[in-house]
Amino acid sequence: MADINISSLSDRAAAGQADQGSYSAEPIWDLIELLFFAYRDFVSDPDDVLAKFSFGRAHHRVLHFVNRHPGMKVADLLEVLKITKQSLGRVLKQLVDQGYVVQKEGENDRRQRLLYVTPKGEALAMRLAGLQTERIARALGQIGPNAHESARRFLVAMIDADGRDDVQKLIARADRARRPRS
Amino acid sequence: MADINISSLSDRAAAGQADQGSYSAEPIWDLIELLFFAYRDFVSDPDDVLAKFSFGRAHHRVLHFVNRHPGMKVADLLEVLKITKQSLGRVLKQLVDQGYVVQKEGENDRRQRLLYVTPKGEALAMRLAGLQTERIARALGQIGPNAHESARRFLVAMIDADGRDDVQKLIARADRARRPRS
DNA sequence: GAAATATGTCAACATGGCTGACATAAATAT
DNA sequence: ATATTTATGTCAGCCATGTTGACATATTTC
Repeated sequence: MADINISSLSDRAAAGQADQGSYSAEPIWDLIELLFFAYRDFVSDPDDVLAKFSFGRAHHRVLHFVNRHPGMKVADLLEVLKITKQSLGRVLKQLVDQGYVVQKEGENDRRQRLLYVTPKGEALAMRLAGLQTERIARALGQIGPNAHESARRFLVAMIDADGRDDVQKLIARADRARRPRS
Repeated sequence: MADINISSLSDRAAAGQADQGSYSAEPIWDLIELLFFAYRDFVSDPDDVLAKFSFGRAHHRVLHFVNRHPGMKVADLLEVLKITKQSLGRVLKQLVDQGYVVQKEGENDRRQRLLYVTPKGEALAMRLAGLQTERIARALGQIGPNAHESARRFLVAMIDADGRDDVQKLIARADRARRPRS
């Protein structure tokens, strides 16, 4: 970042906000770039930990959703991640072989391999979620009182209209799936 | 998404919000997952267009920042993208060879290769930014009046504290760099 | 003139996407 | 009861994009 002069950001941001509703001639540069930078940093904390386990982001995603969704079907995971079964197979196999995830035969349908985290898997998943939670909590803490709710609404609205309901159901369902206590 | 029952999301979200400030025992699941889904969809529109040009996300990022930052140094781009010069070199070469980006010798320092988009490059960059802007504008439109500002503040706060100022300066500077008119 | 800097390039490797083809077991339909 | 569909797994290979390490060249700075 070389010869960069400071200038007031807020007035430009305000102008951008005014733009946005009326005519969309000008791209919403600030949010486009902030999404890039925010997401980059958001995934960087887990990445560092995962590297010590010789795991990557792909493992993280699988571990995360299996942890959140005990008993998830392989097919569900494929749909959530929107990747092919071959791509999933590669990382899932490693997670199973190394004892982070187990697969159990479905009771109703014995073709299914329902996915569960082991205690070891849960520990790692929770550690990674903890890192991301720290970042989010720090961010929310720097903003007003209903920061969580407004961030949530923005992110939900950014999701494809088709998938939006499914995602919200997924989140709601997972909240009940974990936490049988309390 | 198979056998998923609906349940009220809002009460869980509210509970999550209450958690967050006081004790951070429980991960902020909803925002963790929403960031994943929102970002996934956010980059998917450009991806589709880029595929027609045989370009990928890496090209998009380079094109985006060069478009936003006419005259950017290669070193600056490396710092922004946080990738190695070899990775950058590969995609940059393609963009230059195919006439989307040009490199000009620095006037003060003739070792530098300052980066500029061609008209062709600008057209593509703006088209991609337009897609992302549509999504953002749609999202902001579904929320309250100061949605833009609160989204901006959330995303800024999510960035690493060290890089935060640089990012904001980068955005502010770019806003002035493009738009010499008006 | 020597050293540092900005950039480029070659080679090799890792990760995690992808397609296509094929295999197996279990459920479902005819 | 057999045929088909479904859920999952697996082999083989390709592609995009990240990495490291080594080295080359031009230019600026000390």
